[in-house]
Amino acid sequence: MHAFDVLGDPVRRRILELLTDGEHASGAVVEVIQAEFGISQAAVSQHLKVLRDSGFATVRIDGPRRLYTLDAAPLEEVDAWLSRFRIFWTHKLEALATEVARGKRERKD
Amino acid sequence: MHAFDVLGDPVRRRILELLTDGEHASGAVVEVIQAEFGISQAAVSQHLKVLRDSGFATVRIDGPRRLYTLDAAPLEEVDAWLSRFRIFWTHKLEALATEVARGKRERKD
DNA sequence: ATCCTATTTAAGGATTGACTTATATAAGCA
DNA sequence: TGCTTATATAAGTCAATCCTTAAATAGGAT
Repeated sequence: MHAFDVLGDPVRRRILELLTDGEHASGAVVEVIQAEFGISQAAVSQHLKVLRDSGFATVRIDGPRRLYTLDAAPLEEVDAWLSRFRIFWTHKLEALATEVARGKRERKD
Repeated sequence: MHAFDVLGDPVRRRILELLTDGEHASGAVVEVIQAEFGISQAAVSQHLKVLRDSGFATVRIDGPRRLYTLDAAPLEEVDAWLSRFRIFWTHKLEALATEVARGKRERKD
């Protein structure tokens, strides 16, 4: 599944936002998502699987719990793809500054 | 259709890339996409409709032609959403520099 | 051993998305 | 007017996605 497809789902975007706070147990994610979206625990688990399989999250086992951590690599790829468009909403000099600040990382498609 | 869903399709991403060169007639887009993806004219036209409806492109009529222009506003929204994650692949000071360069534009969800 | 908690996986149904072919619309030209 | 070109729209099919409920797996406690 392409990174953009993964981000196409609002539940998955929300989970990624949650993970910016650091490691979360599956159950903690389920609690928030159920409150906000009203879907089942199994549905949330399936979204977590998509995030794992597509590289957006890694899991650490802690007894019966699964602790999820954000892996930003696919997001960085998305950001890199976006970089070619940034010139359209940023003045050219500012865009250049942004690129410099980003350290001219490799931008692949 | 949410901006991320629009970007989920590789044909649409490619069309947006083409439009960074400036205005393109529908037919010009069709030529490139057909060569690269092997889909029908109607299919490309449907993708162009999605881009129109979701605000990624605007159309100007020129006789029998439809000239498409990129509208980067939805891409900027995507970029804004991504900004909260940028800290994960950028050193903090660089991230700050990027934000400053971006002119601290409003970042909505 | 058994039970409870935490979580994933399986199976199936409904919806949506991306394509196809066929047709419609409209401009420009003979 | 009638033909051709450029493009969009309609209708239908197929596959993928997201959900549900039910069952499986495994750790920890009684």
